Amino acid sequence: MSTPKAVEGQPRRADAVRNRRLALEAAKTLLTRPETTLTVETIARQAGLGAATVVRAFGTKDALIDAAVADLLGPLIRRAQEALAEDDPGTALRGFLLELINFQAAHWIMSEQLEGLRVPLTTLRRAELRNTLRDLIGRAQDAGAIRADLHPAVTTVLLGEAAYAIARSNESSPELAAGFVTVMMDGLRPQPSAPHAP
Amino acid sequence: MSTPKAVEGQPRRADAVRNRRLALEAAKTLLTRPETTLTVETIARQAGLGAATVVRAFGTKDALIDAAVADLLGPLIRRAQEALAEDDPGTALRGFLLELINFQAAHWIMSEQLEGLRVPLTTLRRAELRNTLRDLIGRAQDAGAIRADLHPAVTTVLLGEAAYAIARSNESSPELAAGFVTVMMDGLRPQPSAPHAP
DNA sequence: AAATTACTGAAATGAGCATTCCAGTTAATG
DNA sequence: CATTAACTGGAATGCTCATTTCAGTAATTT
Repeated sequence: MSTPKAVEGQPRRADAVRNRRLALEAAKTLLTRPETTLTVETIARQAGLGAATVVRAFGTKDALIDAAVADLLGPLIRRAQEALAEDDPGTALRGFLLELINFQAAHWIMSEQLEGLRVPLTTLRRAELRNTLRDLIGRAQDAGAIRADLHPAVTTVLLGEAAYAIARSNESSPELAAGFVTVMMDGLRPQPSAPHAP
Repeated sequence: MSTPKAVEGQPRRADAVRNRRLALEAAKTLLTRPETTLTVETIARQAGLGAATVVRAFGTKDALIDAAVADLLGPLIRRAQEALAEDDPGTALRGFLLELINFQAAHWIMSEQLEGLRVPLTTLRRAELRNTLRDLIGRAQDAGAIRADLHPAVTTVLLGEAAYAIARSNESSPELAAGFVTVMMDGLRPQPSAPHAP
C-alpha cells in the first residue's frame, strides 16, 4: 500500500532509470536467443545487475517479460497496420507475410520460450497482431485477391499460426520464407483451377 | 546397482503390473487434455494412485511421459509408413496430411505441453514422424505430384510444422483441416500457373 | 560536503516439483 | 493360513526459481 515500488509512477533516481533500461534490454536479448533458460538470474547476469534489482525494476518477472515482448512485437504490429493502408490488398498481404516470417525468424527463434510463458500482455500483443492480420486477409478477400470459399478460420490460422511455426523451425532462412509465401499465396489464389482472374 | 527397480525386467507382482498400466493410461489421458499441469501428482490422482507409485512404475516421470507419447504417436507413425506404400504418391500424401491434422486435433490439443517437455523419446518419435513425412513428400515430388522447385525445406517444414501448428490452434475442426490441406496441395501443385500436367 | 533517502544486491524465504524413504500392507508361495 | 518379500503411499528431501529482506551504498538535496 505505502511501499513505493518503482512500478507506479516513474522511477526517480538516475541509476534506477538506467537499470530499468538495462534489464529490459537484457530480457529482449535473451528472448531473441534460443536455448536460454530465461530466469531472473540469467537476465540479471546479462544485464550486469543483481537479481533483486531486475525484479524490482518491473515489480515482477512477468511484467518485465511483458514489456520486452511488447517492445519486440511493437514494430511488427505497426507494420501490419501500415500494410492495411496500402493500395493493393493482395500485394499488401503478401508483403506483410514475408516481413512477418522474416522478422520472426530473425528476432524470434525464442518462440519456444514464448510458448511456455503464460504472460498476459504477451497474449494480448499476439492477439493484436493476429487481429490485424485478420483484417489484412479480409481486405484481400474482399478485393478478390485470395479465395474466400473456405472455412473462415482456415486462412487466418494458416497464415498466422503456420507462419509462426515455419519461422521458428530451426531451418529458417529468407529462401524458406519466400517459398512459404509463394506456396501460400498460390494455394490461396481464387479458383485454384483458374490461374488468375481476367 | 542392486535395488530391483521396476524398470529393468518386467514388474512381477500383479498389482505392480496393473498400476503401471493405470499410470500410463492416466498420463495419456492428461496428455490429450489441454490446460492440465501434468505433474506427477496430477497423473497420480488421475490414476488413483500415490505419486511414489507412479514414479516407481517407470523409474522416472520422463520415462513415463516417453512411454505415453510413444503410445500416442505410434499409430500415426504406422499410418505414415502405410501411406508410403500406397500406389499414387500424390493421393497418399494428401490423405496422410488429412489424417495427421485430424489426429493431432483430436488427440493433441495438448501439444503446448509436448512443446514444453524436453523429453528424449518424445523428440525421437517426432523426428521419426517427420522423416517419414519427408519420404512421403520426396516420393510425391519424384512422381511430379507436387512442385519441387523450392528450397527443399519449404515443403517439409510447411507440411510438418505448419500442420502441427494448425492442428493445435484452438479452432481446429474437420473443415479447417480439409481447407488447410486444400490450400497446401493447391499451392504445391507443380507449375502454379499451369493447373495440372497433361 | 553533510544529511537524507532511494536504490542496490547477497542472502533468506517460500512455493512448486520430482524423487526417495520407510512403516505398513498385500500378493505370492509352500 | 502363515511366512516372506514385493508393493504402496504419506511424508521427508532436495532441487530450481521468483520474490522479499536488509545492511550497506550512492544519488539528491540543502
